[in-house]
Amino acid sequence: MTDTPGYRPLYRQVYDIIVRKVAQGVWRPGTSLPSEQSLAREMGVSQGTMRKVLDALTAENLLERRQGKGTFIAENTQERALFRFFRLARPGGKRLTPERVDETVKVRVARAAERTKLDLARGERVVEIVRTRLIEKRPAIRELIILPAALFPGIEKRPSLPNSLYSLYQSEYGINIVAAHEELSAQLATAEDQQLLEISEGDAVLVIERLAVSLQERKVEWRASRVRCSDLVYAVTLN
Amino acid sequence: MTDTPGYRPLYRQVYDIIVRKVAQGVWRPGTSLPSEQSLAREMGVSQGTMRKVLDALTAENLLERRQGKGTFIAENTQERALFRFFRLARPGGKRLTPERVDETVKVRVARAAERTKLDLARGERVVEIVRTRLIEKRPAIRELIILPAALFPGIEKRPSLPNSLYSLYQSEYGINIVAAHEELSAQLATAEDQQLLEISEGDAVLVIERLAVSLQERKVEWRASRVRCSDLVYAVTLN
DNA sequence: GAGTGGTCTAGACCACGCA
DNA sequence: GCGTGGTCTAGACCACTCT
Repeated sequence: MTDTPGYRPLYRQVYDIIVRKVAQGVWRPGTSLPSEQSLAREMGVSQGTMRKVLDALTAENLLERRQGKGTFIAENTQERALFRFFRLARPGGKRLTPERVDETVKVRVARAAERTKLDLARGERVVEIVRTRLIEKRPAIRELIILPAALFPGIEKRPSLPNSLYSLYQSEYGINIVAAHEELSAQLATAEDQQLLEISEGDAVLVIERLAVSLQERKVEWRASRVRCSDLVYAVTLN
Repeated sequence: MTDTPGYRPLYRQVYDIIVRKVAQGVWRPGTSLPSEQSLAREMGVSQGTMRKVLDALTAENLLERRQGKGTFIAENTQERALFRFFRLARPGGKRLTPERVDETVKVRVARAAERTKLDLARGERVVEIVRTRLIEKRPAIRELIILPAALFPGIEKRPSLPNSLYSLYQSEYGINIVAAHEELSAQLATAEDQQLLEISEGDAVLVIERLAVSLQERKVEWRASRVRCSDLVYAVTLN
């Protein structure tokens, strides 16, 4: 029951068509779209309306437009994807990038909590990824990542995973992450935190739980990160 | 040296004029603007261009448009301002609202760190506000707030402060907060935290440092909040 | 110079709120 | 029924990129 509008503006319909084409992989990331003019003709709308659509999609990071060149499906390059969702920085603002150090990947049946988070049915399988990440050569983040196995066939057989998983999701599995809901809290470091993040007893860690949502509005990844925050902060700007 | 564009689109010029009028208080929050048509005539641009400007300002939360009624300068009502920048929630998503319980306000000379954060000169004075806030009747947040005294004359003499300070800044001092940069980290609760937030030794607290920026792009408020996070999280959505 | 997106215009008609 | 914002159109010209 999605709030029957009773009236659906043209530009909304065209918008949905384009989103669907990208979601279904008809248009691949990095490739260019036809020009504003030809798209407009093709879909039977005016150039002004088509422009409104393309501008909206650009604002939502799904497209990129470059004057004189064309309109392109946004690509989650390593750097881009990292900076888009990775919020850790030095106090004062300097952005940082993590390096992956080791990981274990396995497939197993989803637990109750995971089924709830990811809208899975009883008995469905998930991929579990556990990894530690370094920032400037020091252990900084312990991550537990849960994915619905059905969406990522064979991912556990890959020899290694890239630092930014979201570019992998996009290029290999056709899944575009467009939003992430994060919940942060503070906890006392556990014994395991102390060992793996090389911190002391009595230190606190920042715990970040993330639910990532795809273009098709499906809950695609659940992630819990435990962060050493001796000289790291989570930086965000609210508008 | 702001990146001389050498070319300044019409809509950008009009945009700046309107921002300036709001910033200078020519148009007051809550009041309505002239219609699109008359504004366009007044400024000598087409209605389409004026619409582009008004839509952009609406997207930035400076204006509100209501079909059939008109265009209004956005007002930081108590609720609005709270939900815009207050990110604490129950795990799982339920938004919460805090209540103020007590506060002390004094004016003093700025310390070095404060001068840096707020771009103040040596010897300038600041307002220091210390308060505790409750969530569902339990102490949840300890806040230290620093303001440049020059921007908030007489604020220390007010009998009490509202729960949402930003609506006060706007209505009484003509200062519109449009963005907040936040940096989060986790710390072990201090003895004072334990007492005032009613938590135990060895608990961790979430520390949120915020720098709030006004429409005139001036750094207007620096705030450090210490949050009991036994059943609270900081919730944010990244796009 | 040809092709792309970016800006700007002028005007028509639709949906909404209110008196 | 009038005035407001919301949608849609058709067309002109400007700025950027590449060849």
